[in-house]
Formats: sequence, structure tokens, C-alpha cells
Amino acid sequence: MAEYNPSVIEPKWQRFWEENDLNQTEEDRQKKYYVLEMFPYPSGRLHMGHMRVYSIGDVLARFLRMRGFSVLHPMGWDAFGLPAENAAIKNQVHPAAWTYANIEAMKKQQKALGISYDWQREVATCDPDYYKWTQWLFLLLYKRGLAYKKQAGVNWCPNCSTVLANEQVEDGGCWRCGTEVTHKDLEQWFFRITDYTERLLEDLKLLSGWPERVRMMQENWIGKSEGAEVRFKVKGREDEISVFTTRPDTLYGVTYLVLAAEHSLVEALTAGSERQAEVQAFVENTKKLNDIARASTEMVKEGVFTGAYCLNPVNGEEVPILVGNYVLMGYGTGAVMGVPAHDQRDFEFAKKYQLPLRVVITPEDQELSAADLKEAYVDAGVLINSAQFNGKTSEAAQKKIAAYLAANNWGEAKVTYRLRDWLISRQRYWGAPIPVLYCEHCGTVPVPEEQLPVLLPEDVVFKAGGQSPLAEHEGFLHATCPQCGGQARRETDTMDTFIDSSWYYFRYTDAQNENLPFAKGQGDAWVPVDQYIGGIEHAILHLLYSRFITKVFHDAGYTAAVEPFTRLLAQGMVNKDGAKMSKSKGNVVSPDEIIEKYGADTGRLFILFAAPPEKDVDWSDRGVEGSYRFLKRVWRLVDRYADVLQQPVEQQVAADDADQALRRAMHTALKKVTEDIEERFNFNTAISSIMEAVNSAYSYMHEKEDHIHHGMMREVLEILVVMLAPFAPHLGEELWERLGHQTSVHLQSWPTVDSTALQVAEVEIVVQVNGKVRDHLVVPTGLTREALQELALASAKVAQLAADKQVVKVIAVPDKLVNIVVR
RNA sequence: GCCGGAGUGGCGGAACAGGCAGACGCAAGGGACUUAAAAUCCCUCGGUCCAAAAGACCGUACCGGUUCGAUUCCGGUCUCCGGCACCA
Repeated sequence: MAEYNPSVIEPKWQRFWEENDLNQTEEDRQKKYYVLEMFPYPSGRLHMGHMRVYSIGDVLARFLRMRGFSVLHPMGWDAFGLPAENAAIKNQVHPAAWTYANIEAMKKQQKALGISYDWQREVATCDPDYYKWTQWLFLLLYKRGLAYKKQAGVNWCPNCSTVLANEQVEDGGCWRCGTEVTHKDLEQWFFRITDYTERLLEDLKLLSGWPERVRMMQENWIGKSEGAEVRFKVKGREDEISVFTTRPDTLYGVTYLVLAAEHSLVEALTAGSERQAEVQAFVENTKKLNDIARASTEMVKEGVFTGAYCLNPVNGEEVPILVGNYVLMGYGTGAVMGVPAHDQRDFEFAKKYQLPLRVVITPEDQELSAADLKEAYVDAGVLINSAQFNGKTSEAAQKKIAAYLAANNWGEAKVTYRLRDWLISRQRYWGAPIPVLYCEHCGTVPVPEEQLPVLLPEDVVFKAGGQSPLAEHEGFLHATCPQCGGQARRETDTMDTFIDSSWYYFRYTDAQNENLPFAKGQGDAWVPVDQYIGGIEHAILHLLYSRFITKVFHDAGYTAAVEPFTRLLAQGMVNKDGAKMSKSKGNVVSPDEIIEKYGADTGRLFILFAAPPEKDVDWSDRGVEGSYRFLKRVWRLVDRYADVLQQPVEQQVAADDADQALRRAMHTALKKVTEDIEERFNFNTAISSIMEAVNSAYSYMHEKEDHIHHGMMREVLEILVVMLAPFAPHLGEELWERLGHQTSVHLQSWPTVDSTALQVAEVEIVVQVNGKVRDHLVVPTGLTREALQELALASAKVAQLAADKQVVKVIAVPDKLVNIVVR
């Protein structure tokens, strides 16, 4: 036969799979498995990161089908979003045209990679058939009180001309373009994700199949902290100031209060007083600073006295109220109590403004005095100067004081979270319109379900900057109120694209359903996703939103699942020369060029072999050569014997030692590959054990030439080809055919390990003296400890080393080692 | 600062339950085939000492502990990566 030529065999088998519908989901098997790779944004070109994530998913999908599972392995497009709109502005193409052209191009590349997707379930979030249900989802949340509109200070990206959710601001910049985010006060739609905070936190415990770091990232993001809220009465006024503290045990040590510049009471407290001008100037200066500067620990803490005092509820003390630049309105209550003796920040602030210190917590074996403190004592301890709580430990006092506050209506135990509601309005065209109308008489009216989808008008004008084209489209803007029939104005904002992607894995289970987003039976048959695979950049954003939406579906009775993704694999990045591939660095290698030069099978094999899936890999052109070399080696091996195996065998002879050794090598590899894929996702070591088996086959080939044991060789080569098929699906088909089979290798059952083939008559054991390896012995398998000891002690090496010493102890591990302890 | 993860040859990595550290691959060196090259096949390949072999010693970031035995378990230190952070 000819040389291995992937450019011929790969298209051949891709056509074969398509013509025979080989990748369609087989729904009727006993066990199901839903393997899902995060769907891509249709940028137009696949990059190496895509190739990696699809290769991982495809090995798993193909392997599990062979293992007898019904496997759902779908693909789709996260197709709404800004790049399409920017392309429209730049090149005067409609976002839809641009997007669908990109989808076609990328789908072609995915097919060229030989990924086994069930294309009948393909979804694109920009299809009206899909976004109709995204709008339906909005209405579901609206009905359940989970979608609401409010005036709020929001993040604004001036470059993208739209608002952003908190999760979409990274280091003060826009997640998409990096432009520094500014603040705007706008009326916007929010999803009440904070109703689910505790469940989102608590259910992280269910996700033992997720990487620890991703769970930690979500936990940090949710940011639970437990403490108490305390209400301080303002002296001479009716107002109260609430503060949140995690240390209610230090309440008797409060010597001042600090308000955020944006706090609603600042103006009232200073109005008409002689301090008004000074405070106003301070507030304005503070507000001018951007978020990054304000949040920086480098910033100098500054404050100004308001002239007002409030009363500490527990002891009636008057404490001054200040405004400070380090107190944030967005966390807690926007006001903090100052306990300089027991908080380092407060300590520094108090020293600067000569505010008094009072020690209320001491370590058990030491006395502290306010005058001697060089820094705050922040650890737990025993209470002093705290009335009836003196002598209690911090831990006990936290509970007692919270109860005492509650009993007197001065405050209560409280839990605060960092997580904020999800801002979902976007002032852009290329997204799902928010299905809401504003009627002159009826106010805010949701679009009735039967009127969905609210279609995006096609005849819009795209231009840089300014507002969304929808807001300028007269035909879209004006509508009839479904309640009173009067004039109504449409909401012109579209939904955050993260809503589209927060439920797509449900849609795959019933992608063609015209009456529902998905039938409950179909959803429950597949969701939760058994294995989800994607980049770590979604650790918070997409994964948190999806968890939230799944819980909403669950509460509304649409799914039995409480979590969407049972197991998560956060695959590492593909770098080159130690840096992320990028055009500007000129270190980009595209899947296309690899397919063209070596074939998809080589590319897939290399990217899986180079590193474990969760680690970053450094792309190596030499390494790819190595993988290509290996596939050619397999090709030649099968080619060498395929014809020989077709010839009739006159009389089958018994297998000799060499035959059995090869059979053992192949079954050993099979066992390892099975475990590596199934239990550990160690594709790299799975591939290396296939390589070892092939090396053994080459040794055998050199020894035996044509004098092979036919039955054994057929078995060995078939196991090899089937084992390789999930990794190199085209080569697998071609070699399977070459071995005389008519059906697809991917329809084969995964071979079973023959444990008798693994048995060996003799093993090499290690003989150690005082833990150091001194000798090796070949002994029959299964020798008892006693027999091993005897053999080891009889070894000449041992005799020599132990000559003038006394044997203290002998440890024997059957089939492994003997350790002789001498003195 | 708090939380999490990781440190193994020239390189990517392996050692799955505490039992021969470095599987497999890349790179490097040598050999076979060839007029030659490519392709292919075979061999060597952690360090030091030794001409070499045999052998000895050292070696999994560092220091210590547990153990007959530690890359693996425990305590401490350092470095790198990631998340959160004037978070009250």
C-alpha cells in the first residue's frame, strides 16, 4: 500500500461519516453521557485553543460511544455580540451576514478536524428560533420577580458604548476591549442573582468534579462575610447610620464612624454647618478619582470631620462622624465603624487624625495599653472595657453582642456578600431585544409570550459611537400596548450575550422544539452535562450565570437538575515560545496549516500528547513532527501485516514466548489507555502507552519477520487500531478497513482487557540494603514473603554488604522488593 | 493581606495506594541503509568521580520530621502562577 497520506484519507472518511449519519446521537442506550465543549464565538477562524478543546471532547465522546453510552456531543455558536457590530460599522456588512459567513467557515474547519458533532442539534444564539427562547427566559425571570429595572450607578465602556455587568469588568477595564470603565447613572434591567447567592455558594460543595481553583474563584467572587449590622443614632436628629462589621466583639472600642463620599446622609449632616464647604470639596475630590485609584491599597487614607456625632448604642458614647475616601458605597452599608485599636486601617487613620484609641480585646497572656500600641491588635482574644461582656472570648462575644443588639433593636447578626445583581441591559443592536414595552397608561408591560420573538429589524444604520441603532429605528420603536391597545414604546436595549450562553446546553437536548425551549423529558434525559470542557476565563462569568439560570429553571419546574455541569475541565492555553499566540508577536500557528501539512489526526494527537489537558502547552513544531512520525510508524506496522493476515493459515501453531509478550504488551496498553481516559483524562499518558505498545510490536517484527502467529497478530493489531481511533479517527478508519473490515471502527465496542494476557511467570524484584537498591532478582511471580526473604539474603551482593553486620529486620513486598536492614 | 495551585534532566512531561526517580516524546550524539540527501530502522542519553567498564556517591525548590523505605505523608521556608482585596 501507499504511504500514509492524511490529505487523501481524512476527507474520504469525513465524507463517509456524513453520508452514513455516523455522528448522530444514539438516544436509546442504557447509560447516557453528555459531553460538551464551550461553544465558540464565530470569529471566523479556529485557533489552537479551539483545536485543543475539541480534541479533548472528541476523544471522550468517541471513547464513550465505544463503551456503550448514548453520547450527546453537540456544537453551536455564541453568535450575538459586539465584534459583528463593529465589523458592520467598519465594512458595511450586516452583522447577520458577517456572523453566518463566519459560522460556515468555522464549521468547515471543525469538520476538517474530524470532530464527531451531531450537527442536527446545532444552535446559533442569533437565530430567531433560538433568541425567541432567550426572550422567553427573560419573561420567566420577570414573572418570578427576578428581572427588574432600576436606576443605578453602572459600569460603562466608552469604547463599546454600552454598560457592563460587574463580572465583565477586569482590573477596572472592559473584559472585551480593555478600555477603562467609567460610571454612569442609568435606568437598567437587572437579574436578581443575589436571591440565589447562598445557594450558589452552598452548592459549590456538590461540584466535586470541578477544579478546586474554579470553585475557589466563585467563592471569592460571591465573597460571603459574616458579622453584624449596628445602627448608630445621629445625635440631635432622627437619622440612623447603619454599619456592617465582621467584628461585633470590638463594638465597645468604637471611637469614630466614617461614611463613604456617596453616602446619603453626608449632605444632610453638614447642610448649613460651618463645615459644609470643606466636606463638599472633599466629597467632590473623592468622587473624581476613578475606581482603580480608589480601590488601590496604595492610596493615602484621608477623611474630614462632618461636625456631627452619633451615639454608640451599647454604651451611649458620642463618637464623631467623618467622611473618608477609603469607604466604598458599593459594599456593606457605605459606612464603617472605626476601631483603631483592633483594625490596622483604622489604626493608621486614627493616628493621622488624632482620634482616640481604646483597647477592648487583649491576648490571654498579655496586657495592652492604648498608648503603647505600635499597630492594631487584630487577633481574637478576651474582652475588656466592654461592660457585661468582659472576660468573654472574641468568638463567644460576637454571638452574644449580636444577640444583645437584636434584643434592643440596635442591630442584628448579618451576612454580607460581594456579589451584586446581574446588569443585563446592553445598548447595542446585535443581541436579543429585551421583550418589554413601555405604555403611556400601563407602564412597563412584558411582551406576551405568543408575540415572541421580538425580532431584530434588519434595515438599520450602523455607525460608530452614539446610541444603539434600535433606538433610532422608528418601525421598531413604536408598538401597540398588548394590555390597553394604546401607544407604547419598545425597550431598545438588548440582552447581555451571557444570557444566551447561560442556557444553550438545555436547547441542544431538544434543539428543534418549536413550542418550548426544550421539553422537560428531553432536558432531564441529558442535563446535567456530565463533562464540560472550556477555558478558565469563564470561571466566574459564564459558569456562575449558567448555575444561576439552571437553578431558576429548577425552581420553575423545567428541570430536575440543580447544577448544570457535573464535571468541569478547565483546559490550559496553547502558547508558543512561552507566550500566548498572537498576531503581534508573530507566533501564531493555525489549525489549518497543521491540517494541511500533517493532517488533523497528527494535530489532535500532538496537542493531547504534549501536556495534561488542564495545563498550558507550548506549541512545538518539532513535537508535531514526532506525533506525525508516530502515526506513520503505526501505518507501516499495520501495512506490513495486513496482507499477510489476509492469506489463509495452513495450521495454527501455539503461541511462543515472543507472541505472548507482544499480546501482553498490547493488553497492558489497553488497560492503561482505558483507565487513563475514563478515570483521569490523562490523554498524554494514554498516548504514551500506545507508543510503548507499538515499540514492542516493532521489536517483535524484527524478531519474527513473517513468521508470526496469525491469530495473535490480528488481535493485537485490531486492539491497537481501535484504541487509536478516538485520538486519530481518520487513520483508525483507514487501518480498520485495511484489516479487512467493512464497518466503521467507531461502531466497534471498546475491547476488553484479557487479564490472563497480563499474567507473567517471572518478575524482577529489587533487593535493597538499608533502603538502597543493591541487587535485582528475577523470581517466579507470587512468591511468599518468606521465600523472597530467603532468596534475597542468599544474594551475593547482600552477603558482601552484610558480612560483618547484623541483620536487624527484613521487609518483603511480594512481586516488588525486599529491604534488608543491617547494623 | 486573605484564599487556592504549582516547583522533577537541555525541553514537554511520567511515576495512579509510601516501594528501582526520569516512562513516552522532543532535542543531542552514534550506527545501519543510500553515490548523496530525505525518509526509515537500531543504539546511547540526570550529575560527579573513573581512560573506560564495573562501581561508588549525589540528585525531585530549600530546611527539618515520620518511616525499613519519602517526588509522594507531616511541620516550616523560598519562588512562581491564579483569584479576591482599603471588603469594614
